[in-house]
Amino acid sequence: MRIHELKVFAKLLEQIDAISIPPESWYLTGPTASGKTSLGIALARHLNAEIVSMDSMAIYRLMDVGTAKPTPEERAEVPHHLIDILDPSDEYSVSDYVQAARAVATEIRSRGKQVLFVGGTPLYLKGLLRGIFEGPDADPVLRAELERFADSGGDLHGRLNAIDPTTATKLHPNDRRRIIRAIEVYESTGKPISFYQTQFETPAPERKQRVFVLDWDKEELNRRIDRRVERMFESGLLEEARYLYGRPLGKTARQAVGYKELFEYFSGRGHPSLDETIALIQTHTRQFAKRQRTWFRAMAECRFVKCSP
RNA sequence: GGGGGAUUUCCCGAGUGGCCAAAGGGGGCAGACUGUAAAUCUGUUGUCAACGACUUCGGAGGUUCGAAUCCUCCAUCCCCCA
Repeated sequence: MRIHELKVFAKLLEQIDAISIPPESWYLTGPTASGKTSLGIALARHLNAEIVSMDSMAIYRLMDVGTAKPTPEERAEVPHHLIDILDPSDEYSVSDYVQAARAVATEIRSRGKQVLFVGGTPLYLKGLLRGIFEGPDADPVLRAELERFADSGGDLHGRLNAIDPTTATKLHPNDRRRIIRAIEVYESTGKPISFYQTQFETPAPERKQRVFVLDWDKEELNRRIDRRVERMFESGLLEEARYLYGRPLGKTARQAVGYKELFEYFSGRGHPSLDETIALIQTHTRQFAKRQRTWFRAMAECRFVKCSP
């Protein structure tokens, strides 16, 4: 471990030692490039835990460099779960993830080990902590129809308002995706989505969780992000993305930062240079980190652990 | 040496006499988010004692009731002819 990692690790241990009854699950999260992976391994060893990845992209095979996936060596040190279980062409959802993660967690505990979730997908984190509503799967036919309706100038928001005014009030008229999902749930169950979506209102109790968020100063994190993107290129991101380019990709995998910009670059549209593409990836990564922070700030379960170089 | 074009708010870029603190996009900042989530959506982005005032459109002058928009000179850049 590097010096700054040791410092953070010491802070984590301090907090952990103060806990008399261990929680059901441990969580280590933080924005991209905050150092979750290596710290997670150290933490898992200390806790006698196995790691369950909480990362919407590392779950895909063939996407290694761009997702900063733990290396085979790291995975040999501590068992990792929910990495490399999908093909990039597979579709997936939060609810699929939460189900899978709970199953693995139960299995790990049954072997007498602790469970440590490590990853930076905030929606997955929240789903794990507070639960996901039981609802219908995506209905591609209905969605396509609603998309067409909206494209041709139809008032989707008004349509939702007629069947589920509560949700319509909460959603911005431009928030097409969520409006469509709300209509979809209503169409298939006859009840408004607001009837089902109540899980997120209550934070998970302390005995169930302990969530550590690696918290870097923004400027410092941005520097780490920039460096990390450069290193990804040194480690073969370009080649990895080229291999994936043109292969069937699901809608989740195709939008991963680092890949989508390179796909655009390969396609020749807009004729960006490679350097411009790299800079764009850095910018998009920083923006992603910003959104992650917004989630963490809003989740009461999060305990921030200050990090500094 | 001669001719033409450019210079706009953090960036790109619209604007050619009042409706302009100045479209649009990018970036920044903030927020939302439960079946695509590394996605998607929203608000905001000159200053201030702020329903009003002040400063801004390369610089300096000028014309006009009024200028980013017109004129003069200067600076820088680009293109064409030599």
